[in-house]
Amino acid sequence: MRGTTKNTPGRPTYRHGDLRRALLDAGIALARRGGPDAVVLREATRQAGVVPNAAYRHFASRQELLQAVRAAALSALAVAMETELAKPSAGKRPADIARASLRAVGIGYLRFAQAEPGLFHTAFSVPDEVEGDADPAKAGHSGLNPFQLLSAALDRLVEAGVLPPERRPGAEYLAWSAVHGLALLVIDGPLRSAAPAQRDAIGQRLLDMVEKGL
Amino acid sequence: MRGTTKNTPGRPTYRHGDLRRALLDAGIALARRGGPDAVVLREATRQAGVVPNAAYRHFASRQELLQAVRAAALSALAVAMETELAKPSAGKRPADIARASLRAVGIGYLRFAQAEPGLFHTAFSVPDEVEGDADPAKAGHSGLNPFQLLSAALDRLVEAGVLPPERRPGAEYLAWSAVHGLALLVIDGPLRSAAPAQRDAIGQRLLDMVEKGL
DNA sequence: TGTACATCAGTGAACGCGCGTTCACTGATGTAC
DNA sequence: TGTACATCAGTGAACGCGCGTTCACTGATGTAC
Repeated sequence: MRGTTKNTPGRPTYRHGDLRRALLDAGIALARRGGPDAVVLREATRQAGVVPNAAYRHFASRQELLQAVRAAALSALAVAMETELAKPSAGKRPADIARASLRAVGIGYLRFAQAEPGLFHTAFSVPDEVEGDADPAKAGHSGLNPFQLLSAALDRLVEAGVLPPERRPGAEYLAWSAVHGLALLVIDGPLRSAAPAQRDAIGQRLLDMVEKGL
Repeated sequence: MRGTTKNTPGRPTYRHGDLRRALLDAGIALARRGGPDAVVLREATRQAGVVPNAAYRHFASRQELLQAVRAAALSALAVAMETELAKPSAGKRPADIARASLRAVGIGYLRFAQAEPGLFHTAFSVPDEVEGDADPAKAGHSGLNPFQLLSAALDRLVEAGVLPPERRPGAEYLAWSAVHGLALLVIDGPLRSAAPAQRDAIGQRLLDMVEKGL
């Protein structure tokens, strides 16, 4: 929104102002309802009030737009996890705090999946090769991405003496598997029709299982 | 293959013989490489050597063909699980046998996901409302579907006194979550590029976690 | 402060593609007599 | 065993759709003088 001249109706300037942002926002909206396949380049330009090929000034292809949407989804997931982490935990002993961190990470993950199934699917649609990267577009406020948040929680568990160091390597994948699987059963699978209270209960039981079984 | 008369080249009779079967087989082949979205009606008819609309004699819509493919995928998964169940287990004590059953179910599930990722995705693409049904098209040789095989293994665990009865309800979803999540991490996710041996190792650790944590 | 000009964001039109699905048809098959 | 006939599996042609992407363009903007 800069100068004002005679222009296309509904748009303050001849130029859009921030079409890239508008296309990305439209892409995110499409992903929210509909998942990755719903991120359709032409539809994004329609929502931005622009001709289809205008998108190519900002994204080299549909795939590139989808990648940007996906990065935003990962970032939103990281924020959801951080939100749970920020809640004060009950116990004050280091072991309790560490345990609470791991649970918070899991709860944040599950909450996000249920609240935003379309974004959740999008986040895991075209997977990363490397999870250790630090692309800020995929990170939460802390600068850590979801995988790194989980890793940090597990590290804290070791430091607090709850998790034996020899079990630490690869533990990410065990915890992640359990929570990721439940997320999918809840949003796509047989638990789709379960009541929210029942979902929460089974989520807590799953986290008990992880805590005990790790 | 019944009578022989002058006919379309490459086809023994004017009628196809068993076009429904041929379309289903083509659909399964498409699903194997490519997952559910690759089950394209026109492509299936091409593979069957038939004009596109001929499919409508046997399936009311593309969706119905996909459902049939999905049922076949679930059945194949059940068979894979049964194959692991049939292997003789080491210990002879009832508790060991019961534990081995649960592991076999999990191993079968993970093996199938890795061996047939396309079918695995297809099996869970348009989820069932009811898992308790007994549609033989979705079942293995025993007549049980994957969910029922898991339930039976958990029942055996209770009977053998390994799992306290009060923890039995809902245990399916805990075990399933863990194994399902790992299956996806392995075929789509960060463990995609892990060596087979590493995958097996993490699968075993995951099953340890489930056994201990249930 | 005023003018000439290069830039490049968005336009307009068009492309080829493959899809699912509908229609009226034809001719081999199996059945009734 | 032979003939007339109804069935219905597969044909041929066509539809409308929406997609991603390419092309040559135009005109508002910011910059250099």
